[in-house]
Amino acid sequence: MLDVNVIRADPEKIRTMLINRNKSTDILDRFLAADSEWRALTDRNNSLRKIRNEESLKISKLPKGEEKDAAIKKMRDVGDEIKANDKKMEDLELVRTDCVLNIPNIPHESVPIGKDSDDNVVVYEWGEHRKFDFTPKQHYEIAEDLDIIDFDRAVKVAGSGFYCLKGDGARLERALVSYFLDMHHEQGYTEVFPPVVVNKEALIGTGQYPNLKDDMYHIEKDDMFLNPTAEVPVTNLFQDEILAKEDLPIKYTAYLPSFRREVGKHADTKGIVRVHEFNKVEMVRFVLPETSWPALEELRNDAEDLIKGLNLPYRVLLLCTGDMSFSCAKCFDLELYAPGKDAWLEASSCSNFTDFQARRARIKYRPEPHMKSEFIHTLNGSGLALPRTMVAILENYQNKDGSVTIPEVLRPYMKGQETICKKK
RNA sequence: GCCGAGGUAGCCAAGCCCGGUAUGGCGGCGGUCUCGAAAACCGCUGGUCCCUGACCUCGGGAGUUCGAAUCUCUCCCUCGGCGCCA
Repeated sequence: MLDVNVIRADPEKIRTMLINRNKSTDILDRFLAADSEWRALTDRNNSLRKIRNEESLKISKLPKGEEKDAAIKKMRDVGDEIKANDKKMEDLELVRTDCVLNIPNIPHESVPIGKDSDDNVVVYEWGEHRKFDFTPKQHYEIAEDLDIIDFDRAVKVAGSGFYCLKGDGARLERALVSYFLDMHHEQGYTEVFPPVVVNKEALIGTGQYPNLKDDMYHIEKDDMFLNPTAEVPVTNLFQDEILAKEDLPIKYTAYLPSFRREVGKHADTKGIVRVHEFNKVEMVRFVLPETSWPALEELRNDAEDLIKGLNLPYRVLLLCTGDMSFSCAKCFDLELYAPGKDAWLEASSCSNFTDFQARRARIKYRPEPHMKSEFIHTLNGSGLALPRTMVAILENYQNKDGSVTIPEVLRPYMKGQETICKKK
C-alpha cells in the first residue's frame, strides 16, 4: 500500500507508474474522487463532533428543565447528521480502500521500463552448460525411470498438478531442504516454522489479497487460505508491531509447503515445473529503510550461494516494470538452466518491497526515542523453490545409464550416497 | 462443541454494577541536583490532520443515548474447566 499522502501530492507520478506497469489508471481517478469527498466529510464530521463534545458536557451540567430539553433536541439533530455523514463515508471508504489496496508499489528508478517478460534484463550468467555425449532427458522421464516420482498415484489422492516423491526422490527433497536451511543458518537467518494456513488479514499484509485471491486455495468454512508462499506467514508475524531499532535487521528463514491454483496456466503441465503444491525455503528480512537496497543485494547473494553450492548453471534477471509482481519495488529472478528441457526455470525471486508491505501490515520501528514511529522495509527471496531445483539437478546431473549423480553438498544429508540408480 | 473468567496506552492494573474530559503504577526518554551515578523531584512517553488547535483511540463491528471504556447485540482472541480427539 502506498502512502495516501504520496498519491494526493503527486497523482501524475502514480499515473505514469501505473502505465509503466501495464495497469489501468482508472483506479487512480476513482481513488482521487472518493478521497476528496471522503476528506470533506471527515472535516465536516470533525467539526460536528467538536460541537457535540462541548455541548454534551454542558448538558450534563444543566439542571432538568426546558433549557436542557432544548439543548438535547438540538444535539439530536447534530447526532443525526453525523450518523448520515458516516453512512455516506462508509461507501466512499469502501471505494477508497479497494483502490488503495489495488494500487501496486512504485518501481525503483533502476528498474527497466518494459511491457512483459521479454523486456526483462539478463544481468549475468554463471556456470558452464554441460556438454552431453548423449541426448539429455527431461526430468520426468528420468524420475519415472528411476521410480523416484509417482505422478499417477498422486492424482488419485489430490488430482492433477500434484505429485508424490518416492524413495531417493523423497530423500533428495529432504536433503535439499536441510542444505538450504543449514546454509541460511550460516548466513545469519533464524529458522521459523509458521502456520501453513493463513487468514485474509495476513494476505492483505503482504499484498496477495485482493489481487491474487483467485490463485489461492480458500477454505470457505473458516475463511482461511492455504499459504501461497512463506513470505505471507513469516512477514506477518510482526503485523501491528513497533520493532526495537536495535533488533533490526531481523532475518528469518522458513521451510513451508506452498499452494497455488494456477488457474488458466496450461504451460508445463507435464512434470513438476508448475504444480499446485510445492515446498519452498524462503528468506525474509525486516530492515531499516535506509538499508533495504544493499539488503536486496545481500539477499540475492544468499540465494545465489545455494545454487553455486549445487554447481548448477543459472542466470540473474532484473525484472522490468511490466513483469514485476504487485508489491515489489525491485525484483531479481534467479533462473536455473535445465538442459533436458533446454529452458531457464525460475527458482528464486528476490524482492525489495520497501515500505509497501510494512504499511499494509503495520510493521514499524521508532527511529529515535520519542520520535514518531515509521514503517520498516521488508524483503524476501526464495532460497530456493524445491521442484525446479530438483528438475535442474536431475537434468544437469543425469548420466548416460539413466542414473543421477547426487551433488556433493547434498551427500552428507543422504548418508554419503553418491548416485541415484535404478532399483532392480 | 459446552460452561466460566478475561481483553484498557510499551508492560501491569483501576474505572464498568450505577453512562458525563482515559486514572494510577512500572519501564523508557529528557530535565533539576551531582565530579559522576543512584535516590528524590519535574516534564514527556497511542494515532490522524488543514498541527498555537481539533478529532479519533479502552479486542473488532453494530445498536441505544444529547453523550458509551461503562448499557444491549454480535464476532474474534486469551486463560481455566468439561466433552471429543491424532
